[in-house]
Amino acid sequence: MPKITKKQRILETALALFVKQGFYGTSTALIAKQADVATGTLFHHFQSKDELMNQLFISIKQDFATNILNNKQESGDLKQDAQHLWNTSIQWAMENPLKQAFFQQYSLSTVIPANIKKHTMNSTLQFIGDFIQAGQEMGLLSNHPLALMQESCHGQYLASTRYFLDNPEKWQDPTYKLASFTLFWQSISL
Amino acid sequence: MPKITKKQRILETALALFVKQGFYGTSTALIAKQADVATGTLFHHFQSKDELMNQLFISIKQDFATNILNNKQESGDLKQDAQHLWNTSIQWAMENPLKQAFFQQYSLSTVIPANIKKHTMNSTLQFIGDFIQAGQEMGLLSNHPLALMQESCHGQYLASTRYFLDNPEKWQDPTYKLASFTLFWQSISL
DNA sequence: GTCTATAATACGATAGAC
DNA sequence: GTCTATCGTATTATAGAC
Repeated sequence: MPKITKKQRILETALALFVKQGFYGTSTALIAKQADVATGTLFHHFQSKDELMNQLFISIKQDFATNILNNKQESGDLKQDAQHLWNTSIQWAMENPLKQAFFQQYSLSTVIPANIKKHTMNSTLQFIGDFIQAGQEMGLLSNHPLALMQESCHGQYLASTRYFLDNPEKWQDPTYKLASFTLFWQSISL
Repeated sequence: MPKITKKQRILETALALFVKQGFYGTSTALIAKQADVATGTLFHHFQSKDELMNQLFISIKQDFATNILNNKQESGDLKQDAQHLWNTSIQWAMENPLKQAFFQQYSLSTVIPANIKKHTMNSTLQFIGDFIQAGQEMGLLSNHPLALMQESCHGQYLASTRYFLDNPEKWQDPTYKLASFTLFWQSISL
């Protein structure tokens, strides 16, 4: 039975407030109040407000990565695997709208220290990169420069989740679901 | 002969600092100091720090739109027109790296009021939308839902500019230049 | 671990002279 | 329009009891 600690409550509350009001628009006092803890408690668990932000960022990225790994399927058919990966990734975003919104908002901002951004971003991009390289070696994907293709794929994922989070009912519509994958797949396939 | 007013200096300084340190990480005192004006002068030209931010956001978006309009070419060949548009758009970003970085950072953040974001975003998306619709009617572009295609195209533009701004020398390489367009064009073309 | 103060300070914005 | 000086406030973080 999972016990919800005060530390977890602080993290969840901070997530919601940072997404809604921004990092600097959210005081530590408000986070503490909304999480029903004292400010002293907040600073007991996190050395500083920045530290809280960083832990949040890292934990969300890990959550996403774990989810992808747990749902991995390898059929041998590259396109089918890509489609499964694409749907799994967007599905996670739909089930974790706050986390996805948080990432959209802060992965490019100056609030997160550059070294942390770089580290988490690299793990995502490497994952995409491995997939693309495999496809290129099979002769199924375009031979554009890898780094450019990685950025493009990631950008398309971000764009699709932006759209579906703004229009959640469309994610239930097979036409839209397939269209989002097709836009992605056509761009990289030969 | 263009006279550089103090107001302009404040805007330019604020742009550089907001990109480098973020909005809340940049005090009005620092903007004033770096622009060689007094804080009183800053608040004479801008009602508040927020107002300064908003004017900056709007003026940058207008600058981009004007540039696109001034470089418009219609050859009758849709793909060729698309390529010209694509190159012109990225070229602007390469010539205005601070403005492009500013837009990447703040168009999704909570710092800019939602109504301003919506207004400027709509003008961009409508522009893309008109183009896609024309192509669909000609039977040259995929018939995916328009809103999804708009978001996808915009996302690919943002991804490409992120890549080329991080690797400016690659924009001079015809292979990379063409690859970025091809990734975009293949995703939407039939 | 958790709480209630409160210290220390940085910041946006104004007043008023020139 | 521009400046200097300053006010009021909001905010992070700490101290110390429980």
